[in-house]
Amino acid sequence: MSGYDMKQFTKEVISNFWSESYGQIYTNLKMLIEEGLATAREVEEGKKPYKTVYEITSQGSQVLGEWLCEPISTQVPRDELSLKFFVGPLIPLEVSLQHILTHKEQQKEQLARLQQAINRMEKEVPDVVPHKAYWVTGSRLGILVREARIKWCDEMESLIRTKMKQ
Amino acid sequence: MSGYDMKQFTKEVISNFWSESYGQIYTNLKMLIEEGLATAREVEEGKKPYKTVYEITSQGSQVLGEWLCEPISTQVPRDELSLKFFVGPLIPLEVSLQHILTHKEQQKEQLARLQQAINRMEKEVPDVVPHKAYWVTGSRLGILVREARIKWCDEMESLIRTKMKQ
DNA sequence: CGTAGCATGTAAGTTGTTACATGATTCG
DNA sequence: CGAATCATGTAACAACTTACATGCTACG
Repeated sequence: MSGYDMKQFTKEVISNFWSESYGQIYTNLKMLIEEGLATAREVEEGKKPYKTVYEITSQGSQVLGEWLCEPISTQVPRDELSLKFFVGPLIPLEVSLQHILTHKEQQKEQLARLQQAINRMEKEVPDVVPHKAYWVTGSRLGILVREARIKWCDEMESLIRTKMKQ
Repeated sequence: MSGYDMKQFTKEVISNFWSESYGQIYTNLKMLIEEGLATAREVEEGKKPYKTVYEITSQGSQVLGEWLCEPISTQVPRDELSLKFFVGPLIPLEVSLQHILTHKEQQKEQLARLQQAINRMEKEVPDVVPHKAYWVTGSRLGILVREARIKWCDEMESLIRTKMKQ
């Protein structure tokens, strides 16, 4: 894959749970090569401009394998939506409602796109592909979490509407 | 509140959805004072060592109010667990299982602590406190999301156990 | 011929963590 | 008296984003 391809990949395939910027990708690729964990190769296809295709080395595979087996590092919790609602009464009710409705819309859109992606995958990827079950089940996490957030938005919405009537 | 108090606060009260390091807290407090959004006051209580108590200024309140009304900034998705499982077949099944079981345990612990915190809040905070409904409903997001993740772990667990038998 | 997409990269800036340094008090 | 907790702060580093710079090709 080229650096550009990697960016496309995060955008199209794993945007559900991951993202990277060009800055991050090209900088780290350079580091990986210095450390001997990857190699670069210039490729020309027909009239297209040249492309630098990166490949993992056997040493890189080993390091990757080790990392994959390491326990998952716990990420610092940082949910701006929750934070803003913790100080709820400081925000006008109409604004609170708008925040919730916007968030719900976003989650619904993401949910729909994810669902579509899974449908496409189930149709197009043959069952024999060993990754398939992981891809499908893995995507389920995104679905379940988004459903949970939508449910919360509904609860929050009725709380706010009740307050508005008072 | 003092800087130290703020750290304790994130740890004890809002750790469910937020966290800050001392580095961040003291550095930003300094900036807020330079910008006139907060003031510092040295306080001595009995024999205790001195404490610097910070207070928001009216200008600070205004800026805070504006920020609270701004739309929630979308955070970059970065879920290491999902990432590791996307490349599932590269990990030995026993290790995958261990990852899942560990994550499930962590989520269950967090869920239990959150539930306790809510129970305590419902008993101890009088209903007339305007923040109360927001605190309780706000905490629900943490509960729903953790429940979703636990459910996913169960699904993943049975997928892995099925594969192990093959 | 201009716009969108393909393709690579860097520099500056922001944000945040970790580790360290310091010193007082409280409690078993 | 030693460990935990209260309390403040900084320096080094790590991670990451954004904006910019460049130039090619495909297509309407």
